[in-house]
Amino acid sequence: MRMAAALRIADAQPLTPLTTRLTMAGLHGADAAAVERLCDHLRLVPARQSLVREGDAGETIYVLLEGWAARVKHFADGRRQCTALVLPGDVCNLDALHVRAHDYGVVALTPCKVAAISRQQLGDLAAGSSSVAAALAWMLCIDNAIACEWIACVGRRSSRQHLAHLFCELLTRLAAVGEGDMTGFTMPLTQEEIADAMGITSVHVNRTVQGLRADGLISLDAHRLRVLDWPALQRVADFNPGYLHLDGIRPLN
Amino acid sequence: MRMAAALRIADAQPLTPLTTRLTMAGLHGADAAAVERLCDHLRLVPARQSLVREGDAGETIYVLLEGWAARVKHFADGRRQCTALVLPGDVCNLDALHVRAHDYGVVALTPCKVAAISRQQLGDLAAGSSSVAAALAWMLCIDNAIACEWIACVGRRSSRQHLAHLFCELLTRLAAVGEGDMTGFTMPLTQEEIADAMGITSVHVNRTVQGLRADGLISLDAHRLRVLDWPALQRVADFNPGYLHLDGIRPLN
DNA sequence: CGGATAGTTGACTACCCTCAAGGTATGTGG
DNA sequence: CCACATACCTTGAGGGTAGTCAACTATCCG
Repeated sequence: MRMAAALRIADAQPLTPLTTRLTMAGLHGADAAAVERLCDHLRLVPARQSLVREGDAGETIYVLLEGWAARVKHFADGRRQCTALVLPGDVCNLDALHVRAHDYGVVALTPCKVAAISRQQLGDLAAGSSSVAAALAWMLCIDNAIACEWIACVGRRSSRQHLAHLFCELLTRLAAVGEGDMTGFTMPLTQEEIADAMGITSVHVNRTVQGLRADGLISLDAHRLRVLDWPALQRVADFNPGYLHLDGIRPLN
Repeated sequence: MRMAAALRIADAQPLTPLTTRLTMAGLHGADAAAVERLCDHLRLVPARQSLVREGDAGETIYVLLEGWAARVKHFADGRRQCTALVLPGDVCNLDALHVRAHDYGVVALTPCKVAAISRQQLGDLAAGSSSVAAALAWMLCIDNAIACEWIACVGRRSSRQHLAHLFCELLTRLAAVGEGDMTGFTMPLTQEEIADAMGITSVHVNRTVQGLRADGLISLDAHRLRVLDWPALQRVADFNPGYLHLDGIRPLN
């Protein structure tokens, strides 16, 4: 397993997905620049490596710039549940600012490029700028909204509806940060990882994928998900993108 | 159905559950007093009345002082999923500060006493005081942590484990704000409401309750839940209270 | 006392799990 | 280039948890 590598900012691609999210969060000019300036310490994280361990009280906050990660909870019997998928532009562990110990782990699902931000520095920035504080709170709200939608998915949707909903969510979130378009996206997750996210078994994920395939809604091959009938997929999933709050932060007045 | 009534602050009980939460959130003295001063407009809300409707973009933020409420999502086919139980001291719709439209509704499950706060005033207060902003962000983190634990409950725990976990969570949260002790609490939820929270049917809740009863873990009668064997209940539930972050907000330095 | 709401029980069904085996793709070393 | 290992996907058979439908009971309140 390769070790995580530190990079200088000069090696970095532009922070585009992060910039997109900051703009949605209402940050422009000096405030946005101040946040991006904190992202000068980049790390490459190999797949399967964990960024945050359950019970940790880290001094570092990670912003995902490239790749996919997941927030995961482990059980005594070895099973696990993914509680969130972290996509480019998302913050992996924003609650480290306010909470003494994480109740989840964060694992890289693919090789990832992350910006490692000092908790202290980000906290100071938020304390000094109410727009930055509001932007971070907005991101917390979205994490929470997605988590609540997932509760509804696991609780009340059939596996078919749930899987369709997951694909709809991923397509929409990825398109919002410029990764993939409405025809599909690169799908790095194994069926086992999808199963961890959906709270079902990988065997059942497989059968469910095949159901969607058979009905001509999607194709899924070679880590590429193609949406063949977007309206029908949304209909099956009962997908309403409102909870993603893509309309950006609500201004105070 | 009785109409909601406005009360003067003079009619109010002390804001004890809210004060407890504010203290945990690191607010003392002037900051805490400033928040409590915003809570001068009280409303009595009858059971079943909704405080917030899905899709609303309210100008009011409600702090629950007495009674129980729930955040709820509705489906096209009429079923519903409760995504959070709101207990005394909790804020019903804190994300109204940052988000243009709620993706959930809030319903009073019992007669409730709430403080109705102007979004503008709370936002101004948070913009002017970084401790207030941090306290609100801390509350968002806890909402999120609970939601993620619920995902794990619905996704990976059996109904028996899940129900035990729900009882453990409620006991712990209520005890933290001075409602009930470790022997039990007043349980106003119907089995149908428990079912909406757990993502199962009320028939199955009934059978599951009886399972826990038969094993001598709990008794549940006349809206009183008694925990007969707290260690065993925690063991069944695989309950670890860490996610509730009862150790309070993490200081910045 | 009567009506409504909530809780209980039974019979049957269906979705998803478990266990197991086989298939396919990719990478590695001889 | 082939043998082999590994990881992932696919398929089948059988079982268990939870859903559905329906009836009945208990409790609360006017």
